[in-house]
Amino acid sequence: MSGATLPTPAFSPLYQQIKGLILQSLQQGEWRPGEAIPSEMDLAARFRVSQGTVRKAIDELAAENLVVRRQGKGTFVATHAEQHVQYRFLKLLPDSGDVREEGPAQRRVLDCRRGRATADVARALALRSGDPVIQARRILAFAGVPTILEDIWLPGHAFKGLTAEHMASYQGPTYAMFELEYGVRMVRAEEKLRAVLPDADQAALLEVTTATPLLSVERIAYTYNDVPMELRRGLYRTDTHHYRNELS
Amino acid sequence: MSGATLPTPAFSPLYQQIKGLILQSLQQGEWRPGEAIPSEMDLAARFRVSQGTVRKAIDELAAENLVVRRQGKGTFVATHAEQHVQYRFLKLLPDSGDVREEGPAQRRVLDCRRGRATADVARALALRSGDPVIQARRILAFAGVPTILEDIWLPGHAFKGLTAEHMASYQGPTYAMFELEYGVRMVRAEEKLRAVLPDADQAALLEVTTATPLLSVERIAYTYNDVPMELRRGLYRTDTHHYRNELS
DNA sequence: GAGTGGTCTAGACCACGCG
DNA sequence: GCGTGGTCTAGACCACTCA
Repeated sequence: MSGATLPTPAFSPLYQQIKGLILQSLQQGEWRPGEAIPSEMDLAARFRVSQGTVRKAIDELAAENLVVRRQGKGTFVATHAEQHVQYRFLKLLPDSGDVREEGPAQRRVLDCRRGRATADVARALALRSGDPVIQARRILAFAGVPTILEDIWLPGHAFKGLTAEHMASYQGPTYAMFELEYGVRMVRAEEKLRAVLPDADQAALLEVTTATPLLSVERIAYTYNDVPMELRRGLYRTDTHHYRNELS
Repeated sequence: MSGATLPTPAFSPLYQQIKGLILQSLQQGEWRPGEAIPSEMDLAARFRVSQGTVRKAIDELAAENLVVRRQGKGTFVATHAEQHVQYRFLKLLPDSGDVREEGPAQRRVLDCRRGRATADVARALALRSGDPVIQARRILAFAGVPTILEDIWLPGHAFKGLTAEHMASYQGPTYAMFELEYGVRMVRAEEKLRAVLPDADQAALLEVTTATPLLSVERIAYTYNDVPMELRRGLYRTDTHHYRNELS
C-alpha cells in the first residue's frame, strides 16, 4: 500500500488476522476445551467481517485440529478427552488392526519426581540447564503384556504439584488430564523414531531380553505458539504391534 | 434426487462432484504431471458452475497433494519429479537435520526380476497368489554409508519391461520414473514400522552386524482410487539417521 | 421452527508472474 | 497490462440437531 521499499510488506489476509484473534481467545481460555465457541455469525459481528471470512479462519483451525465443527450444533474447542479417537498422538496399533480387541491400556506409574533439566532435556523443552522439571516413568500394557515404556519430562513451572498419584488415578489420556488440571493443551507434536536395543532395566520392565529390538520414539509435544511443553521418550515393543503412518 | 428409500440418500455437494470429474481427468491423463490444468474460470465454464465451486474442489485436491497451486501462474498436476521436496515419501533424515550436508543418495540396484506373487505380496497389492510381479532390491547410501536396503514389489501388468538398468539409470526419485515411463502416479502411501534385527544377508549389505537393530518400514503406495501399486519393504539404519514424523 | 454449520452464487478487488 | 490464483462480501438456500 504505502509503496515502502521493505523486502517483506508483511501482507496478511483478513481471515488470517481473524484466525489469530480466535487463536488468542483459545489460548487465553475464553472457551474451555469441549465447549462450543460462538457461532460464525456471532464471530462475524464481533470482528466486523463477513461470515465467509470467519468461516475461512475456522476452516484452518479445524484443519489443524484446534477446533471441531459439528453441523447443526456448532464449533467446539478440541480436547484430548472424550474425543472419538482416544490417544490422538499414539500411532501404535495391534497387528490385528482392531483396537477394540485388546481393550484399553493398563497403566502403571513407576516414578514421578521433581528434578533439574539436563542439557538435552533443557534443549528439547526450551529451558535452561538446571531449570526445574518433573520426570515420570510409566508402563502401558495391552491385554496384560507390557508394551510401552515411557519417560516423560515436563517443565516444572507449568505442572506444579504433579504427583505419581495424579498420573495413576486419572482415567483416560494423560493429555486430557493436562488440560483439566493444568490448563495445558497439547496441540501438535514431533516424533523421531529409531530402532534400538534396551538396557537391562528397560528390558526387564518390558519383559523382553536385551537382544530384542525396540522402537524408540522421542516425542516433543507443543502447546499454542509452538511452545514445547513435554518431552517423552518411549520404547515400543513391535512384536505384536506396529507404528502406523500415512503419507500423502 | 430420485427420492429413493435408501438408508443413505448419498447426498453429494456439487463441489465434490466437480472434484470427482477433475480427478477423473487427472487419472485419464488429460493433463500430464507437471503441466497446468485449466484455469478456475475455464473449469467453471466447462462444468457450468461458479468459480467458487471449482475453487473448493481444487482446494481439496491441493490439500491431498494431487495438484499444486501457484499464484499468478496456475494450478499444476503434482509430480514426484522436480518437486521442491525430493523423495516426498521418504521420512528418514540425517540426525544433523541438514539434508544438503549429505547430498543426494547413491543408489545401487542389486536385483530386478520377474516373478510370481506370494500370498502376502498378493494381499498387499490386491492381486491373486501367483500373479506376475516384478521384484527389485536396491541399496541407498548417504555419504558413502549404506543406509537403506529396499525390496520392492510391483504388479507385473502395470510395469511390463522394467529392468535393473531402467531403475539404475534414471536420475531422481523412482516414483518420478514410474510417472514418466509407465504413467503410474503414486498418490499416497501407508507405512507400518517395526524394530527388527537383520538376517545375515541384510546385515552384510548394510555393513552392520546381525545384532544391530534396524527400522523396518513396510510401505504400500497407492495410485488413484486407492489402488495399491507398490509394496516396499525397507530396512533403515538409524545410527546416523532417524525417521521423522509430525503429529497434529 | 429456530439456530447451526455447509453449499452455492455473483461480483469486486488484490497480489503475483510474466511478457 | 493481462491472466492467474487469492481474498472478501452479501445473500440465498440446504442439511442437520434439538427442543
